[in-house]
Amino acid sequence: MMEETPGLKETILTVASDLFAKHGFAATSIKQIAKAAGCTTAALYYYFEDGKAHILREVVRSYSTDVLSAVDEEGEFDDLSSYLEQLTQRIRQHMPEMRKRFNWLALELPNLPIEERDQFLGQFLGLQRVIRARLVQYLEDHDRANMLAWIIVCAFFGYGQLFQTMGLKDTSAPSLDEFGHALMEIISQ
Amino acid sequence: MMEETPGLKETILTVASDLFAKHGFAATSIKQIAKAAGCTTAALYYYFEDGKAHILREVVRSYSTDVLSAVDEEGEFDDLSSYLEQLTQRIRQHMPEMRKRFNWLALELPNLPIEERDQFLGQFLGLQRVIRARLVQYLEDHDRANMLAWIIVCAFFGYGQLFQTMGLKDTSAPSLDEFGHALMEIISQ
DNA sequence: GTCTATAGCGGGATAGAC
DNA sequence: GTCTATCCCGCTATAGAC
Repeated sequence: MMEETPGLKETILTVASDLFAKHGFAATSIKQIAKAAGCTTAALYYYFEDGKAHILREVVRSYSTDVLSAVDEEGEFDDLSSYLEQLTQRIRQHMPEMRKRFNWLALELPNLPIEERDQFLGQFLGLQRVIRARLVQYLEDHDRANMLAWIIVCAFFGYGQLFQTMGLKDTSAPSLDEFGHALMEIISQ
Repeated sequence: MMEETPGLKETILTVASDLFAKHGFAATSIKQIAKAAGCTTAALYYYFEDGKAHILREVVRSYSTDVLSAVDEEGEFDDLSSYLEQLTQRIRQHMPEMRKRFNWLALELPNLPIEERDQFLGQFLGLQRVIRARLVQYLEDHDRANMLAWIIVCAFFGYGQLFQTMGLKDTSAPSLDEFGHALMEIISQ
């Protein structure tokens, strides 16, 4: 009695999340969601009494945990460089999922209830804090560790938006690995 | 016969740009645009035969030039640091306008005709090239200059998205000035 | 050039059958 | 629990008056 086939409610949330990621919230209709979930719109209202806005809230709620915890790595590292190397790999690994979640939501954020809004934004804070806590171990300068952690978060986020979400292409563009490696190099100096 | 009061067509493009920036393209109706422009929807179709999609295209076209040229600074600099300092100031100065243009468009990019799409994305390439060209003067290592220029573009873009577009707040969060200063410091090492 | 009026469609939402 | 059937609304778009 652990992992049964997902019920209709879970299916609805999954396909809604996919559609929001692809077309944005406003451009996604509940009819589309129902069709993709293999049911009618009436069934949606059985599980989500408040309709489309209700689905939005629950999708955001489903974004609460896993991605963040995935970049937090247990264990000790020999030095700053080897931690940063691990970090780059972890971020690359989870980039597709992070991107899928964060892009379309940026536009919807103002329309979100405060609770969901804060919970979502809190994930970025959490990510920065995890990185910062590690950096402090090696730098022993709290302010500097804090700033470097923000630079890492912003740079990777910007990279994902530009090159992956927006599909920017150029012969001079670095791969995510190259980008991460270069960033970590100038930081560990 | 130079700067007359803007005609209805220009007014429409201006208010449409504002509304897209505020609510996104899909969530903005042509009725809203008409109301904000002080005319009826029928008047829109006089200037934009293809309707809403047509307005989108022309708004994107209107984004072609000025922001980019603004961060390109004439003149020579004594060293890398003083150029980077200037650059930070310029970017800070034009951040609001850049943000207003780039945020909502990220979601609409897939729906854009190829020509407008490429023109828009080309602005990021142009920005990176301007910065790269300056860096080369001081670093004399083309690959390194290229990578650093991408890091600068991505970091600032990510900062703008997180702290300004999405409204992330935190006591540990740096101001744009502090962020830019720290970034330039680790780069000029 | 800009309006009024309206057609036609797709959206969100609900009542009631099963 | 899920469906059929339907309501009402706002949206895009157009025809025709001025």
